[in-house]
This record gives sequence, structure tokens and C-alpha cells, in this order.
Amino acid sequence: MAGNRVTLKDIAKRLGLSMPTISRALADHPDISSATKDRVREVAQALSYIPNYRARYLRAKHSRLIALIVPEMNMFFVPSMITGINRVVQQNDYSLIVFQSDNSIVQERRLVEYCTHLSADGVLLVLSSETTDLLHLDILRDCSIPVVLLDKTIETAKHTTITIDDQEAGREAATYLIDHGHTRSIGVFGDQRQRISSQRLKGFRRGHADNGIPIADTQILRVTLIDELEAQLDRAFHDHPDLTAIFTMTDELLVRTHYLLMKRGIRIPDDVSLLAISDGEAPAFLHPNVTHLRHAGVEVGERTGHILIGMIEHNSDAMMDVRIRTTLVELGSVATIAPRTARTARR
Amino acid sequence: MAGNRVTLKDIAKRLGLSMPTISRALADHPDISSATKDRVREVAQALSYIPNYRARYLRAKHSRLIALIVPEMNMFFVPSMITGINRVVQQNDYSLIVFQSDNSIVQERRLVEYCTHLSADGVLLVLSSETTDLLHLDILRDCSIPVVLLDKTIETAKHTTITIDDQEAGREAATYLIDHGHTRSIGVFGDQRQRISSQRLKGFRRGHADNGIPIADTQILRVTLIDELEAQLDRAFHDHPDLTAIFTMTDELLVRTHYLLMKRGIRIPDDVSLLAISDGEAPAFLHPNVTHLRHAGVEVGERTGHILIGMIEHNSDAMMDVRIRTTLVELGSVATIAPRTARTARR
DNA sequence: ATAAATTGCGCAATCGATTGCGCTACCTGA
DNA sequence: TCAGGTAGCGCAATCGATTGCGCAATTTAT
Repeated sequence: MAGNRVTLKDIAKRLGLSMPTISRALADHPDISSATKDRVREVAQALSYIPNYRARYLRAKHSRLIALIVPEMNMFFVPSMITGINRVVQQNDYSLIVFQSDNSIVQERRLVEYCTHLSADGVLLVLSSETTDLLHLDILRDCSIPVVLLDKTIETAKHTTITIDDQEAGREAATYLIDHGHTRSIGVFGDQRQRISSQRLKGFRRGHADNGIPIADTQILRVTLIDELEAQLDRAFHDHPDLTAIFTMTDELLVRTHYLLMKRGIRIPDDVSLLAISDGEAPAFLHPNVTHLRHAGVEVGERTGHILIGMIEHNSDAMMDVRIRTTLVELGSVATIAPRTARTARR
Repeated sequence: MAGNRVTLKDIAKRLGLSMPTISRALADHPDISSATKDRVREVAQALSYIPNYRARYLRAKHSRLIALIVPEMNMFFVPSMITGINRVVQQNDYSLIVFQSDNSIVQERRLVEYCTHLSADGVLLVLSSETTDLLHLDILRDCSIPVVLLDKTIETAKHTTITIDDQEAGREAATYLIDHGHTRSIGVFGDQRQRISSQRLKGFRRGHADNGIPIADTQILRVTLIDELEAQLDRAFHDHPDLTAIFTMTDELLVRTHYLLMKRGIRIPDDVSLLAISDGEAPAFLHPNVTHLRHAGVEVGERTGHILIGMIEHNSDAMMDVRIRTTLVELGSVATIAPRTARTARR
């Protein structure tokens, strides 16, 4: 129950002036004499006047508000992405509002609708894992609120999308391993209903194919729930006693995989090499460190921010599909082994 | 530039009715015949009418908006805390807006002010590391917007505060180590200007004192920048060759310390025992796992949410100081050693 | 000295939704 | 048949800030 705040009327009454005059004085309008402006400012200060943005923006068509909806505040990636977005948003005098959908499509719908209530000028959306279509975004179109999908998306031809180049990253990972002599690798992937997972897998497969290295389906782990990882990894080790390398497509999968390897006393990279796609935090504090394709959240955030603000300010609805490239960071977790001599690892 | 949206007037015109009638029809007011209600709803649906909350809440004194300001989207703790807050907030039909101050007092001030512009019904604030006084919160008082400080705060007599019982956690950590025979431990603490750090340190000291175990100042590491940790740890090992245990007061310090120990080939817990205060994620994926005093972000978030909403709805400004207790989670990183027989560790 | 220009400010409408009050039918009962 | 009741809806004010226009007082130009 916010108490009654000081309004323009209060200041006006106090000075024997009219509301419009107060408004213009505070806005430094040329029509108002500087003497009056000073008096108004003084009283406004004294009464600690706070403009009511609800009223102000009732007439304006914009709100300088940008909404970000994420499925969850993931430990990895999301925090740094938010930092990146925030930087750009603030530089451009917007404010960022962050909502969490808890990976629920119902919540996501609710929040998208709420963005229209807020009259957000733009929406950034990381899709929940339950989202399979984008009909709930039509409402944003109706309100001509631009929207940018990022990171986790589904295939779409109608919305601007910013992702890392998932397929390319998967391909690079495979190539990197193969170049280092690993012809029998395991790939650990997430839920295949997510584009991020299917694309990275596709690239991983293509990387093998391009290099003429066969890869069996048993070499691909599809981990929907993180708890399944241990059993699947066990099975992979059993099916492929000659495996020399493991690739994990995200940080979540990396830290668990790393843990399970250590727990089994498997040495990295002497026994098994490890490669990941990561935002770079975990690979640095896990021991041994992990070579990874770096996927900087801050950069994704900044580029996304710029693009959305561009769409807002130039009123453009041109559809874009931006793919951000990853950077290889070598931290020694991938051994170079002689081809055809698996299990004879050396540094 | 959000395009012109459908308003009540549009619906009214279409049906030859007045705005108030449309408003009441959509609000299911008894004055309106159900036949009319049906027609109105139909047209509203067809035109995909979206109420303008700015206008709606211009008269109402509330917004059902709760703002959370955090210094940064920390990997650990903050995400789970947000999840907890979000849960309670949504259950009570409020919406949560998250802002990030980037650990800047200037930003923090800006954001607090922005909360008044938004007419937030309540504010949750995790102080930035630069914040040394709370004068910038007066503006919230002026607007009678209740505020709750959590996690990172400074000493204050005027605001409701929710923290874990930092001092008690520090004391428990010390006692736990001592009970397991560790009489020469190192404590790794953060920036002493933060209450969270000074309190945990105070408790750690008290725990030693209560048990009659002396603790030298060289056994206390004060890590302001994470990069200083390695040098300080080196020095501690040099100064105390007989140390048997290390305690880290946060997850950030834990993962780095854990890494440095592993890098040096120090075995946990055979060579050195490790104990932390943590939200529980990192201790589970680090190998070996780490025994810790669990400090669940979700719980902190939920309690905080309930308290703030209570303050909003009962218009109460009673000052509270809630301390949440930690839970011991034993994961085997602390060995039991015979007192006076340091360096002869056994499990 | 008088017309013209400028300065400084107020009136009233506006944004979109809500609400107290009043008005017009139609309906009921005696 | 006519007073009184009720159902169903509209008028106008309101929330707080903004803005086009107009108007009076003062200054400038001729």
C-alpha cells in the first residue's frame, strides 16, 4: 500500500502555479523563466517529488523497458549473458527486467503477456524446454513489440535469433579430437528436443563424417535428466573399451562428466581426453583444466542487446539469424595420440 | 515504438456501447447482462484486446510488482535464491523484476530510484560491495515502499534483514573441524568490508576460542580479489607446514581452493581436510566431494518472499532480523585425526 | 506613442481504464 | 392503471503528467 506520493499538483499548490508550469519547469522548457524554474526545483527537492512514470508513459508510446525471459538462472552462461545484456541496455538508457519461466510453457506465456502489460519496448526470450511452438509470441507482434530469441530456440523462420553457431561448434569439436588422433570418442548431449542439442550433435556427426571417421550410435549419449548420465557413461565405457576421448556439449554435462571420471580414477588426459563447449568458468576451476570451445555469455548478451535496441529504434522488423562463433581455449585436457594406437596415450 | 493497441474505446465503438460498459463487462460486473458480456468478450477476443496496465494502475495504489536488486548474477547462490523468491512471488500473484547493480553504488542508487518510478510494491535488496550506508533507501521510505535486505548487508538498525546466521556458521565450521581433531586450520575469507565476511570470520575465531584452540592471524586468509588466493595459500602452507584443514567461507573461494589443492597434488582429505559454506552445488561436482554447511538459496529466497509480501499486505513496518541456520552435509572431505598427531591423517 | 513581437504562464484536452451516480426502460404488484 | 422497483447501461470525474493553443503582460520596434 504505497502511501500517497507527492504530485505535480502539490508543488503547484505550494507555489501558486499551475501543473503545466511545474511540469515544464522541471523539464527545463524554454517557456518558463529561470527564476520560476529555480523555485520549482527547490520545492520539488524539498517535497522529494518523484514523477509517476505510469502517468508519464500513459501518453508516450514507449517505456524504455526491455524484458528478458529465461527458463532458469542457470549457474553457467545465463549470469554472464545477463551481464552482457545489462551493459548495453544501460548504455542506451533502457532498463532491463528479468523474468524466469522455470522451464514452464505456462509461465512463459504468462510472462510474454505480462511484457505487453508493461508495454516493454522489446523482449529477449530464451525458450523454456517445454516450448515447441511460438504462437504465444503473436501477441507481441500485435503490439509491435520486437522480440529476439537467443541461445535456446527452436527452428523458426519468423523471428530474429541469436545463437552460437551450434552445428559448427559440434563440428569443430569433432575435428579437433580427430586431429589429435582420437578416432573413438563419446559425445555427451542434452535433450534432443532442444535445437541447441540437435544442432551440436549434427555438427559432431558431420565432423566425423567429413574426416571419414565412423561414429556409432552408442557413442552418442543423450542425457535428458542429469541423473541418467552416470549409467549412460558406464554403458559407453562398456561398449567402447577403446574410447580415448569424451566431448560434452554444455557446462552442466561437463562438470558431472568430469566428476564421474575423477571418481573412477580415470586420468585426464592420460586415460581419456576431455573436450567441452563452455562459457569458460568451469574449465578453469576443474582440475585438470578442460580444453573447450568458448562460448562467451557476455558477448552473446552484448550483441543481442545491440540488435534488439536497433530493432526498437529503427522500427525494423527484418528477420536476422546471427550465429556467434566459439573460440578454442586449449587447457591441456586433450592428449595427442598416434592414430590407430588408442590406449597408448601420451602428452 | 509500440504500435497503437486496441483499447476499450475500440471495442465500445464496435459494439455501439460505452467504455464503462465494456470495462464492467470484462470485469464481470453484475450490472451488465450476460448477453452483453458475451458479445463484449467475443469482440475483445477477436480484436485481441490487451488491457493497459499503466492506465489501470494509474488509479490503483499498488502494482503487484516486486523488485529484486542483486549486485551480480553470481554463479552460485543467486540463481537458486531467485528461484525461491520467484516461487513465492508467483504464488501470491505478484511479479518479480530482477535488476543487477554490477556491484556499483551508483547503479544501485539508480535502480532503487527506478523502483519508485515503477511503483514497485516492495523491494528486495542484496547490497553491492561498494555500499557503505543506506541513505539511498530513504526514498523508498518516502514512498512507503517496504524493503528487505538480504544476504549481503551492512549493519543496520532500521531495515528488515534476512541473512544466514553468518557468525554461527563460522563457529560451527570451526567446532566441526576441532571436533575432528583439527587444531591447525586455515580459514579462507572474503573482503572484510562485507558483513558476511567479517561475521563468518568472527564466528570462526569464536569457535576456536570456545574450544581453547589458539588461532594465529596467519591462519586467516582475507581474499579481496580471487587472484590473490594462490599466493596467500602458498604463504599459509609455508607458515603452517602442520596445517590439517582448510575452511572456505563461500563457493567461489571453495572452487578455487579446491582447484589449487588438486593442482599441487594435495589429497583430500588424506593430506588436508576441506570444509566450506556452500549452497551445495559445487561440493557435489567437485571431486572429491566437499563436506559443507549448506546454505540453501531457495530457502532464503522463499522466506524472504514471504516476509516481504507480509510487510506489503499487512502494511507493517516492524523491523525484523531473520537468521537462517545452515545444515551440515557430510561428504567425506574432513578426516578424523587423532589430536596432537597432525600430519598423520587417517579416514 | 502605438503597433508588433516576445515572454511567461494557464486552460483544457489527452492518454486508457475505472467508478459513483444517475437515467431510462421495462416489469411487478395492488 | 399507476407508483415503486429493478435491470442495464451511460455520463462525467478521476488517477498524474504532458502538450497545443491561447492570452495577458511586458518589451521592442517604428
